[in-house]
Amino acid sequence: MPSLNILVVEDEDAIREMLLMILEQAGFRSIAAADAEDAQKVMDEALPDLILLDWMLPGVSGVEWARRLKKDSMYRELPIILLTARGEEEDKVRGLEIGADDYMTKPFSPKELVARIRAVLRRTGKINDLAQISLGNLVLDTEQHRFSIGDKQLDVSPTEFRLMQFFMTHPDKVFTRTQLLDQVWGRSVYIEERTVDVHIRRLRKILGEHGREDLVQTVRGFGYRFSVADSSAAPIAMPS
Amino acid sequence: MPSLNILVVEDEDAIREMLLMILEQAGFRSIAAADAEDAQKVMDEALPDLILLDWMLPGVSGVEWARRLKKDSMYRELPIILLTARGEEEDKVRGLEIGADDYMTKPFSPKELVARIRAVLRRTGKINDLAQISLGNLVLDTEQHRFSIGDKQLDVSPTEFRLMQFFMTHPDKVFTRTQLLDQVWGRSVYIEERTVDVHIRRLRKILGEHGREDLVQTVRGFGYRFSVADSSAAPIAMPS
DNA sequence: ACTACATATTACCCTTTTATGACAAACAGG
DNA sequence: CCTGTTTGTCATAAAAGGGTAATATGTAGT
Repeated sequence: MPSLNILVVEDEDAIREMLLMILEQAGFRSIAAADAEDAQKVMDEALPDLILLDWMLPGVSGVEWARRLKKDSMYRELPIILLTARGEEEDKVRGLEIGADDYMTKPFSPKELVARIRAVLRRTGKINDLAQISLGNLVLDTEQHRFSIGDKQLDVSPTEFRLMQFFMTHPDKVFTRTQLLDQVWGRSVYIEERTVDVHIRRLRKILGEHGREDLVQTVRGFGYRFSVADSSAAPIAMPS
Repeated sequence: MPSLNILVVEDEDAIREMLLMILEQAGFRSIAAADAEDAQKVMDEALPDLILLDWMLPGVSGVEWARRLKKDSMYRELPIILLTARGEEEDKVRGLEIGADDYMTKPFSPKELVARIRAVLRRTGKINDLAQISLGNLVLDTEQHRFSIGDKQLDVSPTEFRLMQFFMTHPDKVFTRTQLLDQVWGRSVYIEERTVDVHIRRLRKILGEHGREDLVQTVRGFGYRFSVADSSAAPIAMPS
């Protein structure tokens, strides 16, 4: 896997250095910028795969810059993780439609940061741990963005594709609606829990047209489970 | 297991400090707030996994705040343990539909507090001590949310599942109906003791369909016991 | 056997949870 | 700008679950 490039935009030197170190440790390449202007310059040279952006920046604030990027078709797709200090109205980060893909509250653990970065990259398709995931006769090709059952191609929307991708990489496990929203839609978006139901239904409908309505199961009171296993079969006992 | 975060809302400094100490000792992370307003602010920054809430607070009372939280879909799921002083109309705490998950009467032992917290966290699924519990040929998988005997999957309702989970983690021990209500339903809900009988019956019926009606045993005058061991065998004498 | 009490079982009804269909705003490409 | 998709939300329908009370059955002590 080619190393991914992360742009760090943070004015405080100490924190920026630390971030760079963490990223390097985790196997990412990284570039740094101290403010939005700087960052813009860097971006013109080489497009990063993800931006770690401080919420408060001298001059143009991080949020403002992020908003601009999201309006620019060139950069629309660039995932952004906002860094906020504790107490900096974090709710606004969630609430306002900034367009960030995730956010982190300082201070945070390196481990958590890296995990979130990976999650975002995965969600946005920059990381394909596996170009192709197959499960039973299901094949999901993340590179071609194609999903098929047996030899039949299914026509799924982007969201459905991501949902499917998440399910196929996490089979046989129950997820609450909130978990699914966090994992598939990303944190930092406010979406009704019930909306998950609707998407599940859409997915089921498509799967149902190919006789696999059974794949997505409702677990009443909890959420949903994806499983290719025969639902009448028992879970495999794990060696303790 | 990632450390869980507990929010302590208590106006008396001494008690608050003590609580924080106890929690730290027990391996939890914790944040403190002196009143509801404070607490709300803290919550906006970082969602705790559980709230320890004093019943009497200056300004907005603890109960009032709890009620509000339970109406907010964002916080609905947050488990709350109420702290009440002895004599503070404890029955009302139970009676009113506050939505708390448990309550404790001051003064209490640190040990009990921690136990309660663990119990609530377990009940609300924040703690997963064991993804899978097996006992004999019974397998209960909390991750998949599946329960099976041998290789047959059983279809159990949420409450039945929780009851089963409790039984399987506490086998060979008699519990009164009240104990079962406290542990499986949670304290602070008041439900007729006899209701337990009904649920026991429902469980037995399901188990019976798979030839294991013997698993749940009635102990006349006390309550119920769950045991995979042959009930005709003598108990093993324990060295004192 | 009779009484008093404990447990089992059933049926009912209300509440909560999930499924579904329709709609409108946002979006993507011409 | 249109035009067909995508996607989030809401209203409503459908289903499942769970608590209670009434009734039946069982047990122990006398």
